[in-house]
Amino acid sequence: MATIYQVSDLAGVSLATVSRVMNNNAKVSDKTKQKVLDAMKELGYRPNATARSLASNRSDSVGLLVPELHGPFFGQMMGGTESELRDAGKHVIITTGHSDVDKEVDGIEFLLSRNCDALILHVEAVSDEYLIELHKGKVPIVIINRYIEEMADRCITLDNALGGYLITKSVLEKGHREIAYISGPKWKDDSNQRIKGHKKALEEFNVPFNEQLMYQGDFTQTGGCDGLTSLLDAGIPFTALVCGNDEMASGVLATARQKGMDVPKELSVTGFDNIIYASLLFPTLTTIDYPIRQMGHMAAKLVLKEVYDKKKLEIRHQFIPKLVERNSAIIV
Amino acid sequence: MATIYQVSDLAGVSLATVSRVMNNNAKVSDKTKQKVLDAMKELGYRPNATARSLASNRSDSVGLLVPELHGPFFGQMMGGTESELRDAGKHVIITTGHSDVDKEVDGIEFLLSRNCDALILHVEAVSDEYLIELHKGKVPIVIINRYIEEMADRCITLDNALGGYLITKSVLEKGHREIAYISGPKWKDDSNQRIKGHKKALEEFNVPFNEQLMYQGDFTQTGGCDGLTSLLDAGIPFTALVCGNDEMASGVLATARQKGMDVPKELSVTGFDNIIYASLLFPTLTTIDYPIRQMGHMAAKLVLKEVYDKKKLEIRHQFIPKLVERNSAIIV
DNA sequence: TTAACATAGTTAAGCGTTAAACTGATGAAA
DNA sequence: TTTCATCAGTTTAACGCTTAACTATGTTAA
Repeated sequence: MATIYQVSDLAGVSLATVSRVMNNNAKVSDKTKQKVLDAMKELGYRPNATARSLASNRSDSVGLLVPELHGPFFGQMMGGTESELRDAGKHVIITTGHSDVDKEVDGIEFLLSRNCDALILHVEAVSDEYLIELHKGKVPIVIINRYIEEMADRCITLDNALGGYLITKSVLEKGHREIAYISGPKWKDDSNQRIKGHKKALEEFNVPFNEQLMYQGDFTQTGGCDGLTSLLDAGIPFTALVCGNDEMASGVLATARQKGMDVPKELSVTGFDNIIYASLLFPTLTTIDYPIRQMGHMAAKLVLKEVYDKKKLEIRHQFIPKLVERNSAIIV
Repeated sequence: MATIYQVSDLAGVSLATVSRVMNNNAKVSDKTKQKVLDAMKELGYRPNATARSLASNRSDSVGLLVPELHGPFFGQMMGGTESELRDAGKHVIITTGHSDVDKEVDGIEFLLSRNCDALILHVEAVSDEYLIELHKGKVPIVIINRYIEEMADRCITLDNALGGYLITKSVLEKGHREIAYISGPKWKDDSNQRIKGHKKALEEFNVPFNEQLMYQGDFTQTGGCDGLTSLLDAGIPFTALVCGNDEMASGVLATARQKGMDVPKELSVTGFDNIIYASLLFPTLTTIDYPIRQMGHMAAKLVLKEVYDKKKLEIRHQFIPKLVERNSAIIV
């Protein structure tokens, strides 16, 4: 691989001049610049990002940590972030945390050790304190999908409580009163916020919350399957089943079909997230739209603004969920 | 951030000794080693990967290029590759190509400029020649989902032709003779291989191939919607519709439902890939299983074997597709 | 006693850039 | 004509680490 040294040699100028042409951060005459560019082309020169980063302490790349690489949700988020940053000539380094403290910390350290200019984190296991501490360091942090008071200006969140409220309210408005709920893991904040919204809606309609109609799932399809089975086995009747996310709802739909239950006639089912295939399920899923792709975009914009001086970008910190009515929930 | 220098200072040894403790690649007495480790801990030392990589010309990270970050297919592939490499203490740097020559080249150059120890590529737009040329360079390349004779030992592929054959054969065996086909883009190799298999099956059953029952889609849901509409408009009757992939098939199912067609009674539909939600569609989709996650794993293993000297790993270059019969295709 | 040889550690030269400090030439103002 | 900026380039010291070459200090065996 050609180095800047060979380029400078061929062009008959000094190292520094080549560096200046590359970064165009100082005056270089057009004639000299052309000589350098020609030499670069001739040698097929490609700057060594590692050396650059070491010398300049920038890397033109942003670290992105997500729980998982697969799944409809994070794919959208990564896609949004990546496209925004790429348009700005920045690159993204993606790694995973698997919702595990050690792995999340490990991932963050990896990104830091790679000299990322900023970090965009979707972390679930690590503590608020850890993040606040991290935030005090010199690499800017953006948190997605989690709200931390002390660094509110670096958080991009969805109003999960509102979403939880809206979906349950829509079910209540259809006349349901016996409403079961399959939640996400209790230790996840978004999961709890959704439950909070759910309870608020119940309260508003004077429906007492029944702990026995609540099943704690894990946000996966299987969790939905198990949840439905468990709730049915408990023997307490319900006409609607609100799920903490779409993946669990899809599990519920599949299991219900297996058990010969007719959704929505015998049981109304709802989801949360509006993942890409929510409209392809049968019946099509009534859910809450989670604009995760836009949030991914916004996280990137926040980085562009804070780190790369794109001052005019407008940042929106909280996103609003919207009800999407389809066919899986009907009037009782 | 603490540097190796400060660690050596605190431990009262030289730079080199610290470096040796980190990499344990030379004899250091236990006593000295402990002093160094203590000093590291005290300073919260974290090695600077950039400097390391510049000095050693290794990076302990593998570049991964995929067309898109979202979508059920690539998510699985990335997940497989990442988990395998991570278990081996290696990291993955992911970037995208968007099936566009310039972007793919740009992505590859980015990965090269980051000093990746190897590249795993799922590229579609770049030419074979380009890849062969790349392969001659000093960074090892693994190609996933594309077969190139000249670098066959670096390709991990699925027998797409066999898959195409199997799915069409299964439809033929159900008695269908008027079979429409929605293909992927003509310029994608896997797309063509699937068509090839399709034709072979037709031939075997003495069913003439009818160009008018062929629609070229783009592997997206929308492509499936448009395809069905277009084929119906053409007015040539067909009892089965074979789709080049599951996403298009899901579009077909949705459109068919909209048009009031009963799948599978009026029309049998099949997909290809067996994406995560194929079993959640209604009707559940008969398709070809594409073990993309395992292939992602295998690509990682190939890298581990070739680059990181894990000699005993067994590599499998070609994967075999399997028919998955569900409810979207029935006897005519 | 000494040569031969490990062993444990140090020194210093890179790796490919950036960027601060410097040089020399040109030209305009005093 | 001198002075002082300005401009276009150069020199050189980092950046934080690895590693080849070297030194010092035993240890062993003849």
